Amino acid sequence: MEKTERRASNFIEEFVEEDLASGRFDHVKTRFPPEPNGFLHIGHTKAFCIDFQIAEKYGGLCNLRFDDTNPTKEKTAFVEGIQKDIEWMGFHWDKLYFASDFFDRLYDIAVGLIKKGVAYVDDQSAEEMRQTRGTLTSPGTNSPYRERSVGENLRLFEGMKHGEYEDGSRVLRAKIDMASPNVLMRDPTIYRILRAHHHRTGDKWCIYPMYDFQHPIQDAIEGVTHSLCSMEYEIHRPLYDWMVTQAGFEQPPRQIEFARLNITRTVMSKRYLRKLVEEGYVSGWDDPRMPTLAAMRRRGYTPESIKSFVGKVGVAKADSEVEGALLEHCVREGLADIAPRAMAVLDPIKLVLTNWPEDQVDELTMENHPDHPELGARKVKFGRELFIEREDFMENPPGKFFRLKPSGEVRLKGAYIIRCDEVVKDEAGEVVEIRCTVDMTSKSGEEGANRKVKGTLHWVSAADARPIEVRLYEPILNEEVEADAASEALQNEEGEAEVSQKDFISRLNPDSLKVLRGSVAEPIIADAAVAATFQFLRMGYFCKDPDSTSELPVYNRTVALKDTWAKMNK
RNA sequence: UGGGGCAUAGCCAAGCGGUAAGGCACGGGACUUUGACUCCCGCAUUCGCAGGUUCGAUCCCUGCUGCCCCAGCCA
Repeated sequence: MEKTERRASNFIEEFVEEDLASGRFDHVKTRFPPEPNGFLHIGHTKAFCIDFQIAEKYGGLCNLRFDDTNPTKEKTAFVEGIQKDIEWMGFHWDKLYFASDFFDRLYDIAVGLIKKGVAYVDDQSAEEMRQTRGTLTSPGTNSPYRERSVGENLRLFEGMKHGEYEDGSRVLRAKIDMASPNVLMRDPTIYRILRAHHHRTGDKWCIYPMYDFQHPIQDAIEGVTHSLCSMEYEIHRPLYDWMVTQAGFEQPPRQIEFARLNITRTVMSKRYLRKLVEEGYVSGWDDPRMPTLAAMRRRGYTPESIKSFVGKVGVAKADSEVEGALLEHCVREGLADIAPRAMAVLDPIKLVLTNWPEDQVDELTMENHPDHPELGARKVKFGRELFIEREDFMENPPGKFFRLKPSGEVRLKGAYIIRCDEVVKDEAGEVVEIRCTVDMTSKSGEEGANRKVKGTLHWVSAADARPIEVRLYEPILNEEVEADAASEALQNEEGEAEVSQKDFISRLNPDSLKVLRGSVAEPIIADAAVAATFQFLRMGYFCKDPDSTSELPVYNRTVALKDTWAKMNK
């Protein structure tokens, strides 16, 4: 069956189909235009998934373009990081561009605007411009320099380019309408003088184009058909259209806006992310608590999971905040089939099998994945002394406790059923050892071993136990008590609501990172390569961290397993 | 008090005048040598509110309310 009609799955696709049908465009070209002033986070990821996927769906291509027009904030390290992240996500851009590659062309177009009489050099100070811009409810007033002659403007603009004036002394402005109800249309600045070293053009330029000029023109130069961006740019659209029209482009791109992604208990503003890094609240842009792709990669999230998440979130125009649980669901779903299972005990307590011969160590065969025999099996040692999870034993458990308790029986996964006979305590009354007897007839997989017990525990034998460090994560922000001004501002990129550093810092979750030192694991876990992912049976998905050494492997918990028992106890 | 947007379940989100998709979360059950996975079942008589048009309105009209964005020589 051939699919003859393409079904739009969101309003952007509807627009695209509409444009294709009407003949406004005969193909689709998109672009992802990050400023290289930080690493990409999950919010950007939604954006570029949309950019690439729309292009792909309609047989078009997507460019990667760095909008590097503000040299004070940009670095080569960020452009490299961004490219790596996009590639890791499995997308392929068509052309790779830098706005800075077009500075000459942009300059020429600005000159063209001056010649047309729709741009002028303004000598007012930033402060004067602010005052004459008017307010949201009152119109602005024209600059005294607004009616300069084309010749003078040309001369002055060239002077700006040649470094004849000080930073901030003059700007080039578009001549639009100082009384426009849309403040952005009140003669926006399109070039400023800025003596800063640019990561690509060095000191060649001392004037740099502004976003509202560069972005639309650049889109048009690249032949972008659909310029997708987030909602805050909706009010820039008239300006966008003004620019490409004034510059004389035949088939101006269509800008379409969609709502950006927010996730509960997640910092999604580059400004605050930078603060976390620069002030040492996290170890870096790839600290596994960060919402950056670098961090998610390190933590063990897969590109497939992230794409699945973005897909489930959908595309719309309404402000929204997605629950972190949806992301976690996608991460588990993506790992379930591919992560080999193995055993690690995060918080060990010693268990002695009193009827097991002192020096006997057996080798048991355990499957690496219950649903995927092709992932093979491994040998695991089993002896008289083992470790089990401290929380898997309770002396006085509540009802419905299927784990180990005095006189109770459980199965040790892949091994035997054991019965708890006694507990050994220290002076403080803490249980330090559990003594059990093995039902020798219950060996896993053997005939007659089909006796059922309610609980199955993971374990590591003392003979096999290798120390590992385990890092557990929680959301970086505290649970929101109430919607307060601070929390809202955290969700908005570069949102300038006056949130003091103190408010932000006070919202950080002190338990976002928990480091476990006494954990033990099977050799297959300890000896795995960095970035290897496992499901530690019953404990969650874990990924080996680059901080690992040969003496001490380090594992990040990517995500915990769902835990009905914990929920019941709440 | 200007302009631009947005309101459908706890969280996302379909819906495009013919009688409320789906996912997550949540609750119940089955299965289980992971309290996982998987599988069943349940979960909006109602779409921000109030009017109007219509045989019929989440959808069209009017008025209201609430939330978000805009006064950088940031992007």
